[in-house]
Amino acid sequence: MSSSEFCQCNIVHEDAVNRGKKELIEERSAEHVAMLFKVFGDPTRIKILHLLSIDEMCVCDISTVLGMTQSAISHQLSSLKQAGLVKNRKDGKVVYYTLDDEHVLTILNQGLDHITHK
Amino acid sequence: MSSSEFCQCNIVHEDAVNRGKKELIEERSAEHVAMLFKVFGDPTRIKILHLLSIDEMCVCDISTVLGMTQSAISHQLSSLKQAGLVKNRKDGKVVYYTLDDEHVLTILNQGLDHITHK
DNA sequence: TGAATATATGAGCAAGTGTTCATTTGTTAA
DNA sequence: TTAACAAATGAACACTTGCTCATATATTCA
Repeated sequence: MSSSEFCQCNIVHEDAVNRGKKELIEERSAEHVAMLFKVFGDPTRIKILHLLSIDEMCVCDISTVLGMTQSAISHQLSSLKQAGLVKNRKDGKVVYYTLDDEHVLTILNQGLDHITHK
Repeated sequence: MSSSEFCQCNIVHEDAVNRGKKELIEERSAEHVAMLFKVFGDPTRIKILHLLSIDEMCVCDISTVLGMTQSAISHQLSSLKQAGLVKNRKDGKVVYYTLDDEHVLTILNQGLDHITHK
C-alpha cells in the first residue's frame, strides 16, 4: 500500500481516505468560511460586535467605550463591513454602525456559549 | 460635552456610551472567544475539522487526503487540540483524531450556513 | 537490543495582521 | 468659500502565523 508524496506512512486507511477525498469540502468554501471566522478572531472586533448587538453606535462612541483611537476602530469597522458583518448609515458627519443581520449575533453567541460551557 | 483621550470628537452619545460601558464584554472573555474563532480562521484547519466530522482519522490519512505534509498537519492538529476542538486516541504508533464534541460541528456549520446564505 | 516508522516538535522564514501616525475625504455651518 | 470636524485611508512597524526542514519521541517487531 502507500504512499503519497506528502506522507511516508505505510498505514493509510484506504476507505477513510477515499471517503474523505470524496466528501472533502471545496477549497473555495474552506477559504471563505475561514475568512469569515478570521474576522471574529480578534478581541477588538469581538468587542465591537458585542457593542453593536446592544445598540447602534457611531465610530466615536465605540472608540470612547473601548478606549481606543478613532483610527483603530475605523480600520476594524472597515474589516467588519467588508466581511458583511456590519452595515452603516450616515447622518451628516456621523456614521452609525449596526450588525448586518441576526446571523452575526448567532455566531458570536455560539462562540460565547462554547467558552462558558467548557 | 466630550471628550476622551482617544477620540477628538465632540459628538459623543452619552447614553449609548454609558450603556456600552456598562454592558461591555469582559476583556478576558473577548480574548477567549477571539482565540476560539481564530482557530476556525484557517482553511487548512477548516478542512481538517470537516474531515473529522465525517470520520475518525489518523494523521497520515489527513495529510494524504489534503495533500499536505505530515508535519504541517501535525502542527495544525496540535493547535486544534490545544483549543479543545479535537481529541485523540493512540493505537500503537497511530494516533486517531476526532472532533471533541458536537458543539464544534455546530459552530462550523453555522459558518458554512452563513456563507452559503449570503 | 536495534531497525523501522507514525507522530510530535523546534527553529527559521515569508506572508499576514493590528495598531499608530499623518493625511485625506466628505459634510456642516459660519 | 472657508473653518471645523467625524470618519476613512495609506504607509510603516512590531508582532503573529503557517509552512518547511531537520530532528526527537514513542511504539512495534525482528
